[in-house]
Amino acid sequence: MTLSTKGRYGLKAMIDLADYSEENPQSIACIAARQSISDSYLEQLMAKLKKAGLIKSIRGAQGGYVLARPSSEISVGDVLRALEGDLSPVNCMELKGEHGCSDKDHCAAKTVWKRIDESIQNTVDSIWLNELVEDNRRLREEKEEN
Amino acid sequence: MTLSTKGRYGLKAMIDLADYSEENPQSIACIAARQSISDSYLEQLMAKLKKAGLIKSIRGAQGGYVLARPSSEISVGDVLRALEGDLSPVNCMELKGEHGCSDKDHCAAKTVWKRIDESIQNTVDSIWLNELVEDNRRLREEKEEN
DNA sequence: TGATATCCGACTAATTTAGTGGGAATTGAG
DNA sequence: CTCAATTCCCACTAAATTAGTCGGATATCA
Repeated sequence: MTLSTKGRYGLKAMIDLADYSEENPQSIACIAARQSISDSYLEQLMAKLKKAGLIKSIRGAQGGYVLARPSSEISVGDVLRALEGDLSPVNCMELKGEHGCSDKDHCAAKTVWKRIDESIQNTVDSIWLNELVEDNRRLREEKEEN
Repeated sequence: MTLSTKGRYGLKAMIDLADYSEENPQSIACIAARQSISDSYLEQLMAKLKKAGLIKSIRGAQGGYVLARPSSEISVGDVLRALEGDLSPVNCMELKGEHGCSDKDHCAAKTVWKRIDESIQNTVDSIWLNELVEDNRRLREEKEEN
């Protein structure tokens, strides 16, 4: 029931990107260094985020990545689903649809999975990257004051 | 981010036990057969549930398991935490406490993990076994009518 | 033309998951 | 008393997933 490093690193990377890419595209090397992630692993995550249409790449020297849309229009749910697949607590078959769902599986437990699923989706879909960037900047300022 | 079979099978087993153990203790063999789970695997799960104080065992012939307290006092959260460990989306160190938490980890992502965690805990702690047993009985009746 | 980048795909080690199996200890029923 | 039913305990294993690594092709700016 824990998020893998894909989701954990990937969200950090997206917050970082949202924070720094307004002026210049940010390279994997920069993001990885700031967030203490391995370059080559982050590369894989960026590929997924790109495939999901959340970021755009600029190839060649001085290239890098930028957000595909404003940070206020990218939710944590968008990011995590791009990296982790759907965030359901049980596999799709068991959760939705009547196929793959034997009579025995049609038990009360299913309503539990649905309610957990809903609460996760509601949470991640209500947090937007721009809010997190603001938090991040505030945290940085507090730290510099000390 | 998916629950393992421990949680899935284990919750089913607990609902089954709550449903059938009022009169007689239920053996692993019976529960496993009704819920289509492997006997020996279920045995492991029952050991965890017992260790967590949710069920009591009665050894010997005609023995089996019963709930340790009324089904209205056992939440889904109790069951899932007994089987899966804590249900947090990230490991403890990253979530709570300042130890194991480097400056870099003290980023905005952490508030996301906290909010997901809270919403999961709230959900599982608000569903009680007796409600699920009622659902189950209703489902059984509907099926028998057809 | 060369340095800086993304892009692509295959490979690997470690960990976790999902079980299996054997046998000891306990206890109710006949 | 004995036997069958049952929990209890522990070690083992196969498969899947996770968390990366690596090598090289391709694109582009200066």
